[in-house]
Amino acid sequence: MPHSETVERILDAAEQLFAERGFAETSLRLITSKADVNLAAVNYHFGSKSALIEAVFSRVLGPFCSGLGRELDRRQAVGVSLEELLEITIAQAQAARPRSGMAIFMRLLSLVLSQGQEHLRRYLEDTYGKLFRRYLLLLEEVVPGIPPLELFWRTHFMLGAASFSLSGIDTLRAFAAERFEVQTSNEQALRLLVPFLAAGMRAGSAIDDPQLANARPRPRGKAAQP
Amino acid sequence: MPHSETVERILDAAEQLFAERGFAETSLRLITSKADVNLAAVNYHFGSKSALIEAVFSRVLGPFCSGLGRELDRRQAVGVSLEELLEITIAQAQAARPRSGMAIFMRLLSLVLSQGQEHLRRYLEDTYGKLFRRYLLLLEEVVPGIPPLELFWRTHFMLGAASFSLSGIDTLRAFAAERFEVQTSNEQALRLLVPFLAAGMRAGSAIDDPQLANARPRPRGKAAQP
DNA sequence: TGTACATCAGTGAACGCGCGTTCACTGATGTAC
DNA sequence: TGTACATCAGTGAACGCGCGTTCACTGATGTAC
Repeated sequence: MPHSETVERILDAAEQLFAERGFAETSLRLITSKADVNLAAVNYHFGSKSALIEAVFSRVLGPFCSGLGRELDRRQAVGVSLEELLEITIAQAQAARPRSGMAIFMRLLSLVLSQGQEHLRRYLEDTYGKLFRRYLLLLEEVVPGIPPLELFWRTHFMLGAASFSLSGIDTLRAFAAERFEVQTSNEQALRLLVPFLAAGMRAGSAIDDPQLANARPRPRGKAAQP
Repeated sequence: MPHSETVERILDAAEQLFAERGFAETSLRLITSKADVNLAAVNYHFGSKSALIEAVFSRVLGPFCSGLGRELDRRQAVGVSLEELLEITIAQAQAARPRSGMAIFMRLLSLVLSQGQEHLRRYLEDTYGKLFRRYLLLLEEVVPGIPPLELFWRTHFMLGAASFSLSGIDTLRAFAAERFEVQTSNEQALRLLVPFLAAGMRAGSAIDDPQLANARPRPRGKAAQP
């Protein structure tokens, strides 16, 4: 399917418009006119609007996840710090959309979580759930002394801080420029994010209930943890 | 306008449905049938769908902001710590929607940021911008030694962590329960959030560029800072 | 080399549907004289 | 006390519009004999 310029053009337009306006507010007519392509071409190539949405996500998340997986393989043998792990993740997110910066990437991610329909959530869980669980396990190694359940919650706090601020990064940069009369580059904003997240992840545990402190993830699949 | 049961029922239904599904995916037909009210009643009482959206936000944010402002007045004389400030904020958010918990409150907030139309953003900036700037100044007092510009960014990281995770708190609780076979209450999840945020806010500064480190907010209005 | 057919990307126009909004209307309650 | 009118919350049905999808069709390219 990627061997058609029309398909490529539809995906480019859809990706940008979805990120700007969300799914429901982006009509096929808007997409196809931006892509300069016939309205019926979307249903011809993808079958439906839902399928187009999934295709947009595969095209972005596929390279990101395989790149991230590769980096984790390389570094895991040597050992990583929390900061390195965060920087690897951010670098992969930037690499996934090298031209547009990561604002679009993050906007898409936060869309899934804020207005992702059931079909999309299931699709992403099926396709990328394994890597996410691997990432969680790695975080447990890299932030020792925090109960896994608390780390689970902190990972989501982290995801929230990142997706929220990076998805609106252009607005925030403009806002900061207006208020402080100084330009913050995207790279600088990202450099500000890392120590914030790392400090939050390493904060002293707030769990006092021993039942919660001792909760461990239940094993998945057939192979038990050695 | 609040002196009508119909108006109240429309606002209740709209608030819940907007939080669940977003603005675009919630039709007036859905709202009025949930509220058990005639379709035309929305336009009769509010004038348009946009105006209904604004009314939903005033009803939630009005009490929250006046409660928060009152608490800040009370404590500011005595002096607050960062943790107290965060806890006050969370408590007010909970108080704003005492029955439904703060999931709805946070879902609405994150909706503004992710799919808020221009009219809504302007309305909120006009109505609550002053309190937000006061809050920022208070944060600068309470987290000393961090450049204001960095604190500005960290405040948004914080807002992101909070709105993201609290708006999906029910999903996350279910997810955690499935993975760890242990229940986390809403209150416990909130207690986990505070040290994460506080540590992130206090993390050592990552700014090395002196121009950024020295950036100060430009004064607003007529009165100069003493 | 020529002809008949198949495949395939893409098209233009129309389909039915659900949407926000409008409008003429109802029926209850309040007010003026 | 009775009548005429005004106000107001609410209603039922219809409006036009933009939506995702469908369908019969075109024209270029490849394949079989």
